[in-house]
Amino acid sequence: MPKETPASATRRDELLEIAAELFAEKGFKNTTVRDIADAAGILSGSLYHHFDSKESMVDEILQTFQTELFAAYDEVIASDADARTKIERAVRLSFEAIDQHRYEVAIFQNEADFLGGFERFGYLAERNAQSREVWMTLLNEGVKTGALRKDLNIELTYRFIRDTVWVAVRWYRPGGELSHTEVADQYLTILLDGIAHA
Amino acid sequence: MPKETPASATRRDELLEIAAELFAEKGFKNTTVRDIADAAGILSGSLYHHFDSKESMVDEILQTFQTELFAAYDEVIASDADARTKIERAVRLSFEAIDQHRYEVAIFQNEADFLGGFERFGYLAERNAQSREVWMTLLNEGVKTGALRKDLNIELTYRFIRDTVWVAVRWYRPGGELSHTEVADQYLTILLDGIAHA
DNA sequence: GTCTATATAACGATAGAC
DNA sequence: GTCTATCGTTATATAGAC
Repeated sequence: MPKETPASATRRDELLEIAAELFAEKGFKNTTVRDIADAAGILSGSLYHHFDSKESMVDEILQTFQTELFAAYDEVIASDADARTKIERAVRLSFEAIDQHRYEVAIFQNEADFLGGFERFGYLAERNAQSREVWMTLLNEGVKTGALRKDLNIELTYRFIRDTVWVAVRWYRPGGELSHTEVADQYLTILLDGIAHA
Repeated sequence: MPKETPASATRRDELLEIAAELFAEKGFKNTTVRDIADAAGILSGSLYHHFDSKESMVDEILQTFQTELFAAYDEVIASDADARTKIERAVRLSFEAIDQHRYEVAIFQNEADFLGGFERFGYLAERNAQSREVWMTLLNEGVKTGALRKDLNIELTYRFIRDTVWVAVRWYRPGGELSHTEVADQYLTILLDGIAHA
């Protein structure tokens, strides 16, 4: 039995989705509780029937998203595919997340540095370290098995990939010219083979 | 003769540098005028002897930086080097800017989307379009002359490069393990030749 | 679950003394 | 160029009626 009745859970989710869109587009600090309430068609005070604070809203948004995302990563690294395939899957997974959870990704990208400074959001740094572990393992395995070049600076390559895939949330729009799959194809081509003429 | 005496210009610059660091590290909205004044060792009201508003501070920071940056870009594209060399120089220029003006770069990266929505900061969008023109020209020339692969999606490649070079401001620190020149070397290697084993 | 009404704090900014 | 003192506004959040 869920903690909340389906009706209230639905309303909560609606409000969280509205808040997420505003946080993603205007920033957490630039979004007032009045903005959220206005967009939801209620008054600001009414929000506090559902949530403790504005902070707890962004907290719930980020936690829900990250739990889902890292479960997906775990599946990829647990598979018995070769290193290059795993890298490709992990990259595609990120673009899929941008497609399906762009508000959450944008909030994480834009606010993690600032929010991470507070105790309450300490899990953001932990998730960050966890993500680094996943990628460093994949890249080291790739170099060892010969799938990747031996002269790579792995640490830098990790940052390059991490930054490259997530920053796409700034311009990618679902329903646009390119699907998230096509964007992932193009990115993987550049990442793996470069832009220079062979 | 300069508009301001050397002494006041120096104090202005000091205050702007202090503000820039705070804006870059905590965000514009998260930084209060009291934060800036505290860091400068004065009271918040005293800031208004030097500046009209908090907004005008970030305005001056961004404008000064962008004027300098685009002058440097102009030099690169005006040179008679080949496409690949120009691309390499433009990339190196960006990492140099991150090294020497990281606060300004960070502010632009983090706040441009939000600030750009206000009339006063309309020049941010113009500069963005200007930057796009520079890169699209370079990339198209690169494909035409055979320096770059013909199957590249130029628009996507432009975004890839733009995002990749600037996002490094999130982790690069002057005086760290790698110099900005070395980071640029590594990035160019990945960008041009990819990470896959040849 | 939402509204009315309001408490409380923080913020940007101003006026005038020094 | 900075300080004292404070104004006016906006923000988050609360209490109780409906």
